Amino acid sequence: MNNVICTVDVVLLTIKDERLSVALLKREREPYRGVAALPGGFIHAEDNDARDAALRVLNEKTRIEAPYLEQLATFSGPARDPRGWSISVTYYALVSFDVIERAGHPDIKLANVDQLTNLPFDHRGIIETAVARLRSKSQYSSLPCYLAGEAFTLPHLQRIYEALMGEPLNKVSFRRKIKEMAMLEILEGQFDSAGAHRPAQLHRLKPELRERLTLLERGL
Amino acid sequence: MNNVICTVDVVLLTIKDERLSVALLKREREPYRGVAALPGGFIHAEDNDARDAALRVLNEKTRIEAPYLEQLATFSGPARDPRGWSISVTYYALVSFDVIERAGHPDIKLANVDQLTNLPFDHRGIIETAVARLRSKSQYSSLPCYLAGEAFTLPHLQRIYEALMGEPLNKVSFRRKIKEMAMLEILEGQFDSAGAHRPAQLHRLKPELRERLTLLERGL
DNA sequence: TGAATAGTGTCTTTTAGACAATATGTG
DNA sequence: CACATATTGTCTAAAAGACACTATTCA
Repeated sequence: MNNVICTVDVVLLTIKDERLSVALLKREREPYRGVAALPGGFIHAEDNDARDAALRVLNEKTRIEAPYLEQLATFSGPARDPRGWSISVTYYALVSFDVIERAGHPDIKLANVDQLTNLPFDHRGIIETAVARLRSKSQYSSLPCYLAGEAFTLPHLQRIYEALMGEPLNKVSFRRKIKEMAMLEILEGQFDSAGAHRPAQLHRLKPELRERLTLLERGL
Repeated sequence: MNNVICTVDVVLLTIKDERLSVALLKREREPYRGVAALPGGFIHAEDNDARDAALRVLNEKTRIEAPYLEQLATFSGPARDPRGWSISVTYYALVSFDVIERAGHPDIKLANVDQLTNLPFDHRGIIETAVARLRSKSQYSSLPCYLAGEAFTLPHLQRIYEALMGEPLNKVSFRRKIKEMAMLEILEGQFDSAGAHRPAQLHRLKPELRERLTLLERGL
């Protein structure tokens, strides 16, 4: 078939106020002009592949560069886009909240993924797929680290895991598992001194794992 | 961009002689006419979505109907197909060996996935991705059951899991886990009586789980 | 009856979780 | 010092694995 509409959409996720949230942007064009939707756009002949298109589109619309980005799934069919038979290769990206703040784009809205209002196209289903994938992978991988920013404490990371899993985790077990994954390194002498209590050690992802997940034999 | 070549490819996997194997077909058309490759084809305007296209293409080329079929990933770029910028939405299908035998198509060749020879397009990478996905999911799900056919014994299922994981499994633990997943039902009074030894009880997937995976809290 | 594999009971080892003690900041 | 949270030690409980015993068939 000729003339399939080929697009990419990006589910940009972050943790805001200990809640998993998705970035929505007001659409600048028809269809659904002015409606909040996932950042997306057409694949161009100049793109090296759909992943490059997703990175380009995300950067054009949010100014965010080089986030953790992983292919989610491809959604297709004659009815999902009013313009005709379409394919959307979707990706999900994980960033810390301050990356979104620093981008400072006025039209980005963050919506709690558990309280989504109506969305155009099949974007609601795409977001639900992304959230399910993230929550599933969080059970046995280092994936949530990409939501934590450059430097973070173990208590902070545990709150992120808990927000994703939806339940409190045992502190001792959590730390045993993080140690087992061997994905973090201590930022010697750097602590997070916020509050009238003992400061927490700052950590970061080992640089060689910036783009690669670490997996657990058994989940958290 | 207009004129993206939109195709589907199917990685049809089975267990032959306790080895994971992929079905390859001789291509009937250019490019790579006569070369063994994954069954694939163009998406048609009449298809309801890419999944329907994959089921249609698989049935047209192998006469196999309604296998377990799951989206794998989408491969894209200007160079993977000599005809131009292309997208392939890929799926993997799992069937028992006798489903392939019964289809009786003369041009299907089964190749051990650990000893792949040269393949056209990026089919080698697609197969490797499918195998990695299957092996990963086998650690904590009922996925391998779809390789076992209609009725099977627990020792047979264990050999399938072992072929996928590449290591022997503890019999007691394996059975505990299968029981925990609660995905099988006993075929009362039906046994596999092959060999000079105690016959093994036949089981089948619970009918309501024909298309849905069961997951384990902790892996095998 | 002996060989071969199926299926189960039980003890040991490993892993996860509960609980609490110690550590180190601020006001 | 009182208080709050970080970090660690240790005991208990749960899960996984090793091993062996019983079951059932055919030759």
